[in-house]
Amino acid sequence: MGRKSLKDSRQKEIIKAFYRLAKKEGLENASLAKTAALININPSLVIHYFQTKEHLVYALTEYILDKYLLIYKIPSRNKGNAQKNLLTVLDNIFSNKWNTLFDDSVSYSCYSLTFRNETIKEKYKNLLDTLRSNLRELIVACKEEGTLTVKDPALAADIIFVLVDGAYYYLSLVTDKKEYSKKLLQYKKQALAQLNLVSSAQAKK
Amino acid sequence: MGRKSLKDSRQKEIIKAFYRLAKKEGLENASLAKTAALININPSLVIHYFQTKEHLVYALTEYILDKYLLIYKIPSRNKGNAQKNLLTVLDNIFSNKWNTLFDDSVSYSCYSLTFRNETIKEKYKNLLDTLRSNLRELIVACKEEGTLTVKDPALAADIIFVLVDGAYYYLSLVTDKKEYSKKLLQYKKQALAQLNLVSSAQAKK
DNA sequence: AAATAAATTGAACGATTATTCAATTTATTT
DNA sequence: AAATAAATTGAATAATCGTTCAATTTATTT
Repeated sequence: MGRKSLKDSRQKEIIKAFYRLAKKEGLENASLAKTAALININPSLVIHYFQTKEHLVYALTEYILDKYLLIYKIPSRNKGNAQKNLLTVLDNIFSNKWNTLFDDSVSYSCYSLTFRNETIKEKYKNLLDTLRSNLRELIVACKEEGTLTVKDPALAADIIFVLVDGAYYYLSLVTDKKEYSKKLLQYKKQALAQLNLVSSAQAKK
Repeated sequence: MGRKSLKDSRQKEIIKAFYRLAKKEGLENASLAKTAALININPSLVIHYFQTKEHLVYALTEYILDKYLLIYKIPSRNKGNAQKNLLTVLDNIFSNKWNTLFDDSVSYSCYSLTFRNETIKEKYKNLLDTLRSNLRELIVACKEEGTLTVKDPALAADIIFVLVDGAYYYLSLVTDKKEYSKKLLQYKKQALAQLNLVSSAQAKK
């Protein structure tokens, strides 16, 4: 008896507010009081649901990292053979649509916490490994399908994400839209080269 | 007349203390008071030399970024032809000796500030472009020397630093020393491939 | 020794921080 | 309607924050 729990929905609401705040003012300036004010609740309520700020930061990290996995979500109507799926994922990764995911100040702030916080470090390591593992499996599927020749799929997947992370590290500093697009295309081409593929623009020639 | 200025030396002393503190406790927990305590001076003195905390953070950013340029410092006794110099620089970049530069929590924290601070953003953009430009010149020198065949030196330099940044982004999360070394070597090999070179381990076969 | 200017201190400021605890409100059950 | 349990509030806590300003100490010049 008693009231039914609002825990899950309230927690998510708080995490989202915390994220919005961190994105706007920086994680280092995102406080519990400001977060509460943003959704018109009492600061005590935040503590009620997360006990400490540390736990809220953990939840924020998970919230952010989960979003990265969306690059593997392919609408069922777009699903084709393995190679098409792989190319769709690469399009996701190197599209302007997704850059808002990668060039995210909050993510870099959370990442910087990994150097002093083992829990967050593990979360990041897990995500990065999962991203690589998923891509590797896509590559393997292509090999089995016979539409791709890659010697070492795990290595190729690893290198591609190294390129992705390094690419957005630089691109986040590029303000000129034309330069941004040009560079993004160059980096994508490099990623495709890892799979012995050429970009569609290149293929047309 | 009056006392001679201690400005330069004192400022550097404060910046170093601020850096040490930020490295130990995180930039978000590095305060002026703690910095002052670390070198036994009054917090007011920090303000005296930097006016605001913001200016101290700017100075910290410059302090950090300047260190990255050290990868181009080649002891004169080690200087050889252009190709040897290039290889020395690449050894610098991909050596365990230098990883302490790249996997640096403070640097990622400062980097995350670029999303909301134009001044810091420019500093980072300038450094990243300088790093690329310096490498490009080294490559060009090799071309002129005839010891290297690279179609687009600027592109190659860009891709190499994309690899470097992405590499250390992942490597910073790797605790296992053997895996760290193995991955580092793989990434270096990729960088060398951009220059149509093979790693020495590869070449021996 | 007097003058000068920079270095340095120390006290105080208001603001904000994360967290506590008890009290109260609200929704759901018996 | 009474019982129950979770949701929510509000006040208070001690600590720390960046910054200010006036007073003092220290070193160098005339």
